[in-house]
Amino acid sequence: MKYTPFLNYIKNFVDLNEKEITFLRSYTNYKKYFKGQYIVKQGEVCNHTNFIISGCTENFYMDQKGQEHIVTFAIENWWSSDISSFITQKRSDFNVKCLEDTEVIQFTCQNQDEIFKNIPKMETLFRKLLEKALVSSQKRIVNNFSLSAKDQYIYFKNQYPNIEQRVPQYKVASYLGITKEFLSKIKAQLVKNKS
Amino acid sequence: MKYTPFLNYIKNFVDLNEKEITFLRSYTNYKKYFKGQYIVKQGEVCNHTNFIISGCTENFYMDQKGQEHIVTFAIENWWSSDISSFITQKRSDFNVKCLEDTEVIQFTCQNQDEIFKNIPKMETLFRKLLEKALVSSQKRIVNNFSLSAKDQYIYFKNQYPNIEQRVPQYKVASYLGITKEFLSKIKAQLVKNKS
DNA sequence: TTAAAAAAATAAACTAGATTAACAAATCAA
DNA sequence: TTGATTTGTTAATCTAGTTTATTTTTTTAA
Repeated sequence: MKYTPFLNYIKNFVDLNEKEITFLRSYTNYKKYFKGQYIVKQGEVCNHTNFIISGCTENFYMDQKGQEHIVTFAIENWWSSDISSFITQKRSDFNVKCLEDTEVIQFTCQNQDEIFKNIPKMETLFRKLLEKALVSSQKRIVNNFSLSAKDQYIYFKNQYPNIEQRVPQYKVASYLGITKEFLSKIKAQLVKNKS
Repeated sequence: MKYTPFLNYIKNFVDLNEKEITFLRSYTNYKKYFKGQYIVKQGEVCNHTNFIISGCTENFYMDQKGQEHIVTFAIENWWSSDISSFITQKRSDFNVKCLEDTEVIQFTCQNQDEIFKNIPKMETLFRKLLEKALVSSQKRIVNNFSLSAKDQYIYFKNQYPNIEQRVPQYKVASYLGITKEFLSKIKAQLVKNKS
């Protein structure tokens, strides 16, 4: 069933009994988006936290000059939302867009609170997820400061080996904060040095 | 008493009864560090989360070339630790050092878990703090990508108006990921354009 | 199966910010 | 109250990464 990958994922962190699982299912819902569809649009409030069952999303924003900057990618077993908009319930600064057909389990804001109230283990799970997310976000800042673009690209490839094949190269460049032209140059360099 | 600022801070988020406060106090402890002292050292395990009652700390790391990069500053009513080392209990990649005499309330790893078990409201508080921290970390990544060094400096001044006066300028430059010379240039420019 | 659109590569000119070096001010320790 | 250390400035030169422009390759849709 649709929920299976999600329940398996949760099992990695906490054990839920039948009653809790039933509760969790009744307070979340399954949804399918198609390639190109927006889960969240810049300027609108982000109403859901999404757990990705299958597919791939990008989280990006458009700056004043009309340039897109990709903040994160997300694939199966990851979470995807604009957490800032979700927690404050204010307009989002980001877009979340599907790069493939994408199936998700959605938590609304109110339901998430209900879930936490009724299944404290779920709040523990979310706390731990947030800790991890914060660590990797800080790691990214650190890399940004201390690695050259080339080394950041290499780090990205090691860290997220599955993503590069699934998204166009210019989006990887955007994620790295460099131009597609420069990434192209870096790749040419890497190929040359290998042979 | 020493704990007052900490209890006041908590009151902004959740209400604790007398029993809970007593519990919280018995599972945390007060400590004073002096200017220049390290709270955490790169290579050692970070055993505490620290709530700052007074003072100022920097969280930085040394890269392969021996260069220091400041990741965050923290002052009164902020938290300071190497969260990555704290949650994994592995060697820290960062140093936390006092830029002023600094008083903190400390949570050890085990005690934090005990506190969460006995006062679920405290876990909610930490979840919310982590959400906020993640948002501001992501915001920093975004700024890094879309703002010039000058605009990042202006953003920093607005966001953290109290910090610039308390730390040397070259540390602000390090936080911004630019050289002290370039920050000096930026400041000269800003002064000129104002007049 | 083909034409149109999207993605990637290449290269020359350019710029934000780094590096180096020398000097000036401010702070601190005795 | 002075000299030593820490912090900040200025300026010339240099470089990693951008911009702009053109061409090639790949993907997509009908």
